[in-house]
Amino acid sequence: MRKSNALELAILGLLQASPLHGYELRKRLSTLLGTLRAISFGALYPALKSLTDAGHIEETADPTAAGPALSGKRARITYSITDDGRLHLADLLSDSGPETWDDEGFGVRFAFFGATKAEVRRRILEGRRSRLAERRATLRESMSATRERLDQYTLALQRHGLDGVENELRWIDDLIAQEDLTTRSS
Amino acid sequence: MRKSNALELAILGLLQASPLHGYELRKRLSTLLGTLRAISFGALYPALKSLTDAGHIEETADPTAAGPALSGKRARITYSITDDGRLHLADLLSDSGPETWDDEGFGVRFAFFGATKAEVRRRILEGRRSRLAERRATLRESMSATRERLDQYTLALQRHGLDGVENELRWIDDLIAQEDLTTRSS
DNA sequence: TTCTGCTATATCATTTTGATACATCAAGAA
DNA sequence: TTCTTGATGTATCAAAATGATATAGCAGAA
Repeated sequence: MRKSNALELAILGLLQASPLHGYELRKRLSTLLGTLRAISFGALYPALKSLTDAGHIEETADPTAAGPALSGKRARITYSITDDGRLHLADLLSDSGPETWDDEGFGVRFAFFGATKAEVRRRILEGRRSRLAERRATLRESMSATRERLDQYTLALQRHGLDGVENELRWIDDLIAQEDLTTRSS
Repeated sequence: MRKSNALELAILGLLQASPLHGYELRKRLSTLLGTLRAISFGALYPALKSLTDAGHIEETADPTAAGPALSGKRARITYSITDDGRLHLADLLSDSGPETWDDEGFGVRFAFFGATKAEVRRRILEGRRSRLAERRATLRESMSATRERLDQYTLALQRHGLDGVENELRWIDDLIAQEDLTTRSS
């Protein structure tokens, strides 16, 4: 399948902490990833539906609806993770393939590092590092190759892009160093 | 129309420098923006088609095909900007609305600052700055609001996101300062 | 009171992606 | 020599995501 399981993972990971309804889920999704833009409802609801069909999550009654009369108001649909979903989540969290390193998947994957085994965390961080190092090399090469025919603004843009990559590389290196310390001391 | 004119601008901007065929256009597009991922052919070719239909660009004979016999080989299609396209490009480059500040459009817009009037550059940079400042505020707020119930990794992720935004803000501030110097000295 | 904006679910046309197909060519391995 | 790999090059398509919009209750402000 071509479908990215990043969203799937994010939903299962959030629901594992507590049941949520779609709107709240989207808000959490947005803040969870920091800078990444909010996911659209047109992506969220189909994802929820497919997860429900697969049996990983289930719709439950709205807990806040217990008290008031709820006169005509459209009921909130609260989603909970199922046992099957928990198993699937564990599967996703034990994965450390290339799809966990790239831009698309790394953020979400990292957000749930707290529920990820140390060795898996390690492999993912290493993968991310090599991916970034690769990109840095490409960027440097393309910059020195085209330096002459580029104006100052294009150059500044590429320089800024390179800075961003180098910055993330330092971040990853710090994280790896910290992982080393934690692993050794435990 | 909902269609983003960022790609349109990028194509016209590149073709304004020299005629190119699709494949080469895509490569330039990728390096031009630094870190942003390459655009897909499924987006590029329809865009070229729509620009051709609109009369902004035109297909010309492949200049490299002049010499060899070109036996059966699929001909490269070289695109050139038309006079009409140059007018349209000038229009796009004089624009400084919100669509030029956001993540989607800013990179491409900045890449062609060399062909943009100083006052327009200024407005775009200011817009970008306020957009980033806004995001920084949102991020800070959401971080302090959820600090308690977040584990170290989620926190680290958000912190990293905030760092990225702050970094870009400094970059923009530097650029604005430089614009001030250039404008005054000229 | 009306208006704005937030909560909340849902759908849809349009766009974009990622994959794939097809074809040529150069370089290097077998 | 032949064979395979990888780059160049145009093109299309199913699946997925976006951004807009519809619907509707509610709260607070003007």
